[in-house]
Amino acid sequence: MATIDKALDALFLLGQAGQALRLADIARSLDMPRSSAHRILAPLVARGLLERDAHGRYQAGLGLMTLGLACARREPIAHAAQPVLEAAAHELGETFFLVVARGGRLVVLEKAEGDGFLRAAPRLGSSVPVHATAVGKLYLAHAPDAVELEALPRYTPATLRSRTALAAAVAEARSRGWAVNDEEWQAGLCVAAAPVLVGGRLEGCVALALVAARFHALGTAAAVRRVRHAAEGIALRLEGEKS
Amino acid sequence: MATIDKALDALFLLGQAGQALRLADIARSLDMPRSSAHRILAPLVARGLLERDAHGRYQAGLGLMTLGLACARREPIAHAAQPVLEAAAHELGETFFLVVARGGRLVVLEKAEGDGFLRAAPRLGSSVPVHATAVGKLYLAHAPDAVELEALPRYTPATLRSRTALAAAVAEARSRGWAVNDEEWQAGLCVAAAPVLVGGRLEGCVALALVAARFHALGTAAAVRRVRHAAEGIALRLEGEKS
DNA sequence: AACATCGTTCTGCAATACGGAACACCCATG
DNA sequence: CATGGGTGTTCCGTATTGCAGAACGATGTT
Repeated sequence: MATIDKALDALFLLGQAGQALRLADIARSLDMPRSSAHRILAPLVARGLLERDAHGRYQAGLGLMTLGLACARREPIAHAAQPVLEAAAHELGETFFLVVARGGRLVVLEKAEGDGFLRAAPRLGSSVPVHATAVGKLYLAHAPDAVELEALPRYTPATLRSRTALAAAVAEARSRGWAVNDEEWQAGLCVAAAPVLVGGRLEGCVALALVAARFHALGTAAAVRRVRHAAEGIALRLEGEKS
Repeated sequence: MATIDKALDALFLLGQAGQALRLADIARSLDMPRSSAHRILAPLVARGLLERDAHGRYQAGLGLMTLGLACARREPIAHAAQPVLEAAAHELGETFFLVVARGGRLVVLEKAEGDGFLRAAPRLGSSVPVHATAVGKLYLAHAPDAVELEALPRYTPATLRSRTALAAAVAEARSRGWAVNDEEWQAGLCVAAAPVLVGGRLEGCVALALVAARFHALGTAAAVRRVRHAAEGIALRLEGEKS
């Protein structure tokens, strides 16, 4: 089914380009003649997944957006989490978000941003590394098969780079029921995370992201209390929906 | 390019299904043998646009979500609007959102929800009617070619149903620089909207949605002042980015 | 003005998508 | 327990269809 793959190549190329591309550029990127690219792009434009601007260049269309959001709607945990995250973010004025494992990667599924001038603003649908985040440690502790852990690249001086150090942090996260990330991924960014457990299964994690200074001012205990409260609230709502 | 069309049929079917579907059901819906459906779905699953649950059923995957949100990222106006909407929503405690015209339809591109128990919660990527919304009137006033106006279905007793009444409302919106929707689309829902004008071009509209009672308690003047302020803030940020 | 590059259309050839048939499997019902 | 209808999956011969090169007009650059 090479034809569909070519079409998806084009979709991903334009989705990740972030700007409008010309036909010739697309053809070069996909390593095919212009005529083939033209033929492949036509049905994608006809269905609204791609659009053409005034210069005839191609870009992602909002058919893609509609499809993508239809997908998010279907996740019950996103539904359950949204008001909980919103309430928590409004109360503290900082950013809370929900991360789940899908396809071996950790994906930001829902978020509620705080109102500070300096605040974390993760992109919905973006993915975060496993070994350098609080959520990653929780997943390694509760559902290691759900995530793929390959190399351990160094993001900051605080990044855990050895399997043994990581295993210790994971064991600690498991026994405590929460995890933190103290500038291990991005300098200046601290995160506290708690698992959303439903019937013993890890359905996702709630994370609270703050600038390092505010995290230390707030204190680990207070941050952990808030993410655990939010995570438990989401778990309760999920259990309620099931019945 | 029938093959790509078949694949897109499957994508839209599963995107709009709202639940996981079995292979045989998909094959029936698309009117093709099971073997063909199986062959077409395989590359979509391999790329993460679709996923299979524990029972082997197909559902929308988060590759779709990633693609869709990558589309939203490409829109500079969504980027510019997000913090402005958030600030406005936080200040008033009501829902602000940004609507733009794409492909002849009015689409909700970004939003910031209020914290009231009863609040408007439009879905991102969903579209709203032209003739029965405040945003629609503004588009008819400033960029009538960007939207398609066909029939004028009646949604509520207040819906404008004649072209002349609509033309009068549009003229009023143009001269005033703002528009309202007083339960014309959904009973109990009032909206005030203001245009985001950059260099004289209409780039989108900011809308403030409230329950009717709160809208009248707040007053039209106050609501208009807030949406105009937000719209001007977004326009300023857009002009700043261009330089 | 000459040139290069672009987007688009056309066409013969070859690749490949098509759908029926066959298979193992699951769960209902008899 | 046996039977039956249903499922998801794989295989394969056929002919439909996608492929790439050439040619065209349009656009904008040196």
